[in-house]
Amino acid sequence: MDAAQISQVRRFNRTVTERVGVLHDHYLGRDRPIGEARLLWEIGEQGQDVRRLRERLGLDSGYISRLLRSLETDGLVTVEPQQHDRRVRTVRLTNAGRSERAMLDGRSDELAGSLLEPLNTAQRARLVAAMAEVDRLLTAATVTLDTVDPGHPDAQLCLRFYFSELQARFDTGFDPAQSLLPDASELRPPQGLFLVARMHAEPIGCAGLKLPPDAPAEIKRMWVAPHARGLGLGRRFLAELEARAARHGHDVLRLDTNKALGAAIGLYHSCGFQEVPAFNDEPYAHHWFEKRIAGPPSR
Amino acid sequence: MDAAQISQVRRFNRTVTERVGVLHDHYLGRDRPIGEARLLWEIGEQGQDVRRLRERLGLDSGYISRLLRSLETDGLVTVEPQQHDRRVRTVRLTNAGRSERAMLDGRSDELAGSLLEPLNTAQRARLVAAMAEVDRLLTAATVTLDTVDPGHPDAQLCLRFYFSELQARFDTGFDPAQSLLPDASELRPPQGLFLVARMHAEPIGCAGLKLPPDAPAEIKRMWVAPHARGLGLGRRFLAELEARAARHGHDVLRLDTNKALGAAIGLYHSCGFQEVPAFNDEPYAHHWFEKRIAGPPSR
DNA sequence: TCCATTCTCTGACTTTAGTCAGAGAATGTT
DNA sequence: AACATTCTCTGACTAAAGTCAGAGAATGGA
Repeated sequence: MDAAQISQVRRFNRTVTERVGVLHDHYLGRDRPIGEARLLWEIGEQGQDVRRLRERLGLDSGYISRLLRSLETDGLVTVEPQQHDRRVRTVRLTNAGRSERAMLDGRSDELAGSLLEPLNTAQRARLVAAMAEVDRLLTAATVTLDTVDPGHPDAQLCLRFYFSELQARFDTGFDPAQSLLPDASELRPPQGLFLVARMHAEPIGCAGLKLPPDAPAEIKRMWVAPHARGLGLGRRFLAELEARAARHGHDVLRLDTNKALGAAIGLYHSCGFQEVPAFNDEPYAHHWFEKRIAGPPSR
Repeated sequence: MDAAQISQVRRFNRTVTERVGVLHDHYLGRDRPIGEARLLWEIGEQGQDVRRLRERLGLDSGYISRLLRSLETDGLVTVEPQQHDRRVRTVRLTNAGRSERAMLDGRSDELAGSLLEPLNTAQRARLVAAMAEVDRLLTAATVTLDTVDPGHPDAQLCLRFYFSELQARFDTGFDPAQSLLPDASELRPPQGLFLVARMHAEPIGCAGLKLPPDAPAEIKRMWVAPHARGLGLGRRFLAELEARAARHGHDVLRLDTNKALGAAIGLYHSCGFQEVPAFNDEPYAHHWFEKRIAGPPSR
């Protein structure tokens, strides 16, 4: 990796942990330990199951329990068994807890303000823009692509969003019964595979790949959640699927798409796909693309 | 302050403390407490006085003393009285300490690498550029402008750099004896004032202001250290001097400059200075500027 | 020379942030 | 009904991080 890049990243880390990190603890930990403050924050307005809090904060169950006890004796939260499964307990903010959380919220604003405050208008605008960029890219870097069974709940969730988005965006609406939908078994080894993209363990996108023995590999059902767009995830899916197809001995990758999906069409072009004549009878397709890809590694 | 800006800054803070902060502690605190690791780092290759370490890290003297004792028994540092003042003690790394520090250095590189690693080439370049921008602007926000006596060591240091830079950049070189140099007393109340810009307590720039009773206020000896350029410091000096001049009842601010100082000339133009005929006989000046400024606050 | 100040250190604390091993209740599985 | 599993909690620890009050040595200034 480029040494100049590394050293710039290190300078950034240093500046930011000094300026932001220290202030963060100073502002947030003013009248209660930051552990408690973070927990109070993470509970949120609607309440949370203890189990989820533990996952999110990555803390020991004994430790969390003790923190909750302390918030409870301060009258900031109530802890009650969940209705459906009485082993799980749900934490909710009391009114006092809500106002304490609002105060933390205000502190966070203060902290943000204190970073901007010494700068002039032009500098503020540039700082905020650069922060947005750093934020986006660091977030993008935490996205994982995992191979899952198409029947997995996360896969099913993505597919439901995918279909409802097609329904909303196609001029004609979208009726799965009309479309050439691959059977789930076609996107499951050995006939294919299915990827789910996750950010902080939440599913945020999916893509399927058909790997027929005597025909080109084919991409199906690629979707990225609206709030995760602009992170280069589409491009990453394409690169990953291309590599997987090549590894399975395919040298052509293809896909079809609808004219309403302009951003996707642009993406295919910029990733080296060529438009070709229709290679199937998909009624919802207006464009068909193909790309020659490298064969499997030759050793 | 703009609410959208505040919330972007908050998102940034959150992402960065999660991604960078947590990794930072994880990488650095791998085999010794982060307090010790930070201290080891801060001692540096040349060693440091205990007093400075305390300032830099903002820790209690008892606590630092205990940390040093622990590093000392591990054979990583030696602590000895300073030559000139035997109350002060100086900490130096042993060879073992040096190699431990080098390992921390390697870890910092690893951490930086792990942030870039999941990204493609284009994304890396964008992330690094955005980080550089954030770094620069957050750093700029920590710069203070302090009024000092022109005889103060920090002022003198800046002036030496200033003169040697003029010597290097003017076609003709620069000989102070030829120039209309204000006497130090002219840049000291009540006849004037002298500002030093400091970053982390290090002087990084200066500017003088003459306030003659019956003539326009005049800016002299404005200089910014090369490594601190691009932080908007020149603009900040001008704004500050303008405010000070106005506060002392002046309504015109002027200055002269040499044609070799192109960036400065651009700055004067963009800050509302107008070029005017020569108002003095400064042999090194090619351009003279003037700006009408607001009088003192009228209440 | 005396006295105030500066600097570092030690001893005696506290708080925070955890870890680990089990207990006990509820639930799911056979 | 028996058994394994899941979930939260308590008790008993530990390590890190820090605070506070002075003691003692060195220095600077009157």
